[in-house]
Amino acid sequence: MNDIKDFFAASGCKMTKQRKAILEILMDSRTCLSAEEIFIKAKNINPNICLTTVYRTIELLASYRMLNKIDIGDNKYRYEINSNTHYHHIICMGCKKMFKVQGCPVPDFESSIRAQTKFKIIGHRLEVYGYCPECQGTV
Amino acid sequence: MNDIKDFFAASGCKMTKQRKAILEILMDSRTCLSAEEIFIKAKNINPNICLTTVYRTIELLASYRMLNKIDIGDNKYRYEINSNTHYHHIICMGCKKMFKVQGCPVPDFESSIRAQTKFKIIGHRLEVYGYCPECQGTV
DNA sequence: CTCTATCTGCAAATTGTTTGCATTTACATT
DNA sequence: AATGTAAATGCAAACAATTTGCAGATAGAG
Repeated sequence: MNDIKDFFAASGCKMTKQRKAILEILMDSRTCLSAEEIFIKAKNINPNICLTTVYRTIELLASYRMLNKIDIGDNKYRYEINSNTHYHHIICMGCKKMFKVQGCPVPDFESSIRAQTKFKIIGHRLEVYGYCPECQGTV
Repeated sequence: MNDIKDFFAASGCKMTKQRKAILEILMDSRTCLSAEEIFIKAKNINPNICLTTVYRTIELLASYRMLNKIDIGDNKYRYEINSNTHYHHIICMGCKKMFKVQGCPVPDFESSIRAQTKFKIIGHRLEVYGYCPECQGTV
């Protein structure tokens, strides 16, 4: 909660009711949320918030690297707080549930990329797909 | 070219002018293409093709695992032929150009994922972000 | 308390993608 | 080669996610 106040103070952006609500929702959520889902939750806190504000706040938070934007291939993005612990998601192709997995193999790969491309590497995105234990029988 | 005929024969789908054009375009393209870009190229071959057909053909080809669907975070997908060689992309955050990089660190990671989640792993998506040599100075 | 830049809500515009339906076409069969 | 039919196409319209323009509201510095 003080995190939230601190973030806005540090960023120089105004801490409005709407922004506070959205950031709270994202911080409290164990799963990642679509803009629509954030909007619905935010309405419980502040009934006349609008979707536009959700999108604008997402963009704001993302510009401060507070959020990760996640794509699972269904034409809409989902968002989650960019915690400092690094992890990736595994997504069930049956029921579409996502789970975090700890660890990351990418750093070991980066020197190879640098050698191949001379890029300055900033980050990466990795998602793994498969079937969760419950869906393995049914598909 | 015979690849194309063979693919349609094997799949049992009809080989129409439109589908042939789209598959040719994807096979000849060194970069991945959005639906719109495929559509524009396809018009040069068959002027009265429509976007709907492009989308439907993309979906068809993807269902036969002929295509990879790529998301670079700008609200639209891009597609490329799923060659049997496995690689990933590095994307320049400056000029948005993409390059292939050979190799993949994910298989080494899979046993850890299996241990954590009991998932049956089918595939993965990995993109690396950074700045290309030309953009490193300018940003 | 006041002032002003910043932020919000609303409605409408955009953009990417999908769907319904009448017409056309590929191609198996004669 | 001609025919019949399921499958594919084009068009227009529907959808869904996201973005934009603008007038009014608000946070927070002074």
